[in-house]
Amino acid sequence: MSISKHYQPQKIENKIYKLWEKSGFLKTKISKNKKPFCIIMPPVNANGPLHIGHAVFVTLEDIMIRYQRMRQKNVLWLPGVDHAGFETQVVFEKELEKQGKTRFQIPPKKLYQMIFGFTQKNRKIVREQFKKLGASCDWSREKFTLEEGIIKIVYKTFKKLYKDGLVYRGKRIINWCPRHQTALSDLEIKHEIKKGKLWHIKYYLKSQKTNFQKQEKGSKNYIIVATTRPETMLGDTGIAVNPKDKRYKKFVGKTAILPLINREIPIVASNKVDVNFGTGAVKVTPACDVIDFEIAKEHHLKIIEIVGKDGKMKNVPPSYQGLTTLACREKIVKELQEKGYLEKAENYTHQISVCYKCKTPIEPLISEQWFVKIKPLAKAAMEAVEKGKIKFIPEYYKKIYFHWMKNIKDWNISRQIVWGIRIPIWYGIKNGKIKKIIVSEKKPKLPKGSDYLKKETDTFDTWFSSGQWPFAALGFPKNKDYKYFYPTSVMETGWDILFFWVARMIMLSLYVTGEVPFRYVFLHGLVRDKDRQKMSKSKGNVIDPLGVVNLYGADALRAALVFGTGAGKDIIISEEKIIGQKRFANKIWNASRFIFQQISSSKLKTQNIKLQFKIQNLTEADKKILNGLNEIIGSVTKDLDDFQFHNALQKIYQFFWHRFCDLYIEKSKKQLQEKALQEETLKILLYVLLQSIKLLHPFMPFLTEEIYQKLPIKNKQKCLMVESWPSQKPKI
RNA sequence: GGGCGCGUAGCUCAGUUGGUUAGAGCGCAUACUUGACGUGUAUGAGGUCCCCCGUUCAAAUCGGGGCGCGCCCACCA
Repeated sequence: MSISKHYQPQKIENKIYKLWEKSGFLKTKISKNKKPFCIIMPPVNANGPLHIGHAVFVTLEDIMIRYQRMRQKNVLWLPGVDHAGFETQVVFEKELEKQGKTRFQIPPKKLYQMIFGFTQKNRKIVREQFKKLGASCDWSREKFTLEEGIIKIVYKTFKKLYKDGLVYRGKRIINWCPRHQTALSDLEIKHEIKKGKLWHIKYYLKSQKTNFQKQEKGSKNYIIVATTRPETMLGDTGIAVNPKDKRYKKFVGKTAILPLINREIPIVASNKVDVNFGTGAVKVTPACDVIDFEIAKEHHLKIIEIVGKDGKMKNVPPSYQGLTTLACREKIVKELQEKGYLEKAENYTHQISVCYKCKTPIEPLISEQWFVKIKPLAKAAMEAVEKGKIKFIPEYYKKIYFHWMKNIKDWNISRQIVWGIRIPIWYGIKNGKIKKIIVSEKKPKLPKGSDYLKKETDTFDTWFSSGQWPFAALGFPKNKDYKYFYPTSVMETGWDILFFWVARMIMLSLYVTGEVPFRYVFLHGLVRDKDRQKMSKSKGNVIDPLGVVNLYGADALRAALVFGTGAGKDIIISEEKIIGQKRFANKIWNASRFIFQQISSSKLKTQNIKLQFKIQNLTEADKKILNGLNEIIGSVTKDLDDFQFHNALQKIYQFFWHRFCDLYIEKSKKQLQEKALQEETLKILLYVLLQSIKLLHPFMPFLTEEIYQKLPIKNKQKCLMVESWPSQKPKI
């Protein structure tokens, strides 16, 4: 048995993965005698190559899966691929841009097919990359969010929501990205601090000048409003002040004249107005602002849509028509100034909403969209967590979850993009107006009283379908997998999608199945470099997981990602840290090599060593290492049960390197010289090695499997992967 | 404006119900080492556990206050 002096993962890892595939152990067979343990893999966005974040979740989930598999549970780790609607379309649009095209030039059907091809190509690549990381998932069960079966389930859910009155079509102010030309949910917008101006504009009163001045001596015949977006004044249909504001009491009920275009607008009172901000008087532009929209509803003000979906002015006098909002702003400010309407312009720093993808300022627009009435779903989702049916790791995320759930608002689930699941709606149209709404996947019969049917072209927010992933992927409601594995055991994902995904899964799964989707939510942090910087292509500090695997091996990468990183904390990774773990792998390799060499040069030379030894024959050193081993078997097992992966790995590292190698192996060199002790010592070396690689297997599966395959012991399983987890024995 | 988290060795972090001389990895210093491994071994330096007050026989750990840092949510025009 000659093995190389240094551990060379490149020579081993691919071979070992093939061994696992061939063994058939990756395929889950339901067995009623075992307890189920199931993780649904967060479906990967099929829109680009693997990044370090994927390596994190593959590592953590594979640790849990391998551990539970060795605990002899019936494990299922179900991989999936997400069409990732908007995200993927954005990536694809960038590709198109490179070719000098935009998506608006391509017919929707064609575009859909092009993106479909794009994702399927990526999907294959991702699968091979996950294998390189050692993911021991069941590839035969891999699911895609645009599969027929999945779409069917999503449609069923939508239908149920519609029937229960929990989904509705509404005309509302929504977040509109003028660049991507789609609505976005509240979660898909970010806030940016921007330096701007607060313009103070005089709105003169219409009221009979003379009379008014007689009544209120010395008072002005205009009201000053403050705004950061003067161009929206073209859509003003009112002015609002706080009813408690003494300064303006006399103005309420009067009429003002909109500067430049001389529209008459009423002055109304609303407690939505903050007395202390600006001048305390607000211009009301219902079509461009959420509060204004609400004030308009309260007071039945007119709504004039002045910004189009392309971000340009519409329904305005010809001189402004078609200008971008910014160009229009300049023009308006100039004219106000020239005509003396502009009181002043203050420098003002404020937050604006931007598209989370392209950072284009969001245009709040009035639009017809589909919303989920979310409060009832949120209520049930909070109760489930309150009752402990779902536990968060780390626990404090529970508080964040509750805080968000309590303040949740209706969820806009319609997107004006082609890449996604079409909302299964048909409209019966009469005289150009919607007469009837029919929920149906296929074209229904023309309803009575309608002239023709119109198909809804909007697609679902991608999170609407991925929010149903746990039960959809398992084949709700009839599939055996669903019946056996649902509710699943653990949902492991990044905290950054707690609201986007985890919360929605809990709400939708409870609503559809009546059960929680998973028992535990394990949240990992963001990967950062050694200077705590976020990894990004533009910063040039990205660590390419596959490059690392090629250089140092998947085991080293996996161990480095776990070492010193608690749940929920950001993961700091550097090449040095990975090299450190590569050294550990080498240490394990060489310890094994030493033991194998000792065996082949001893009289014990066989492939079938029985690992039994008599306690009375043991030396103090033997007992010490065996007791030490026992101790860490206990504590590592507990750590793994408690999701303390970093602690578990650190303990094994410490034990193997410093107690086993530095102390016991050194001692064994002397013991091996003594004939009476030789056989027992060899057995103990082998035994501790075997138990150690079992403990290490979830973390470093390739290396440990390779050593296991070489172990000259009796009663071996086909793979270490399915060996039984060590149990703690009484102290000797 | 509301909420969450963090502050322990030069760096990155453990420290699970309060309990000896506070730990790990990397880094650093010195020495050793041609038989598993220099990707190694041994020894060592390095800490007011952010500060103050309190609870306690006992506080890095629990409570209150302060300072500093990071993050999330939110319709101040």
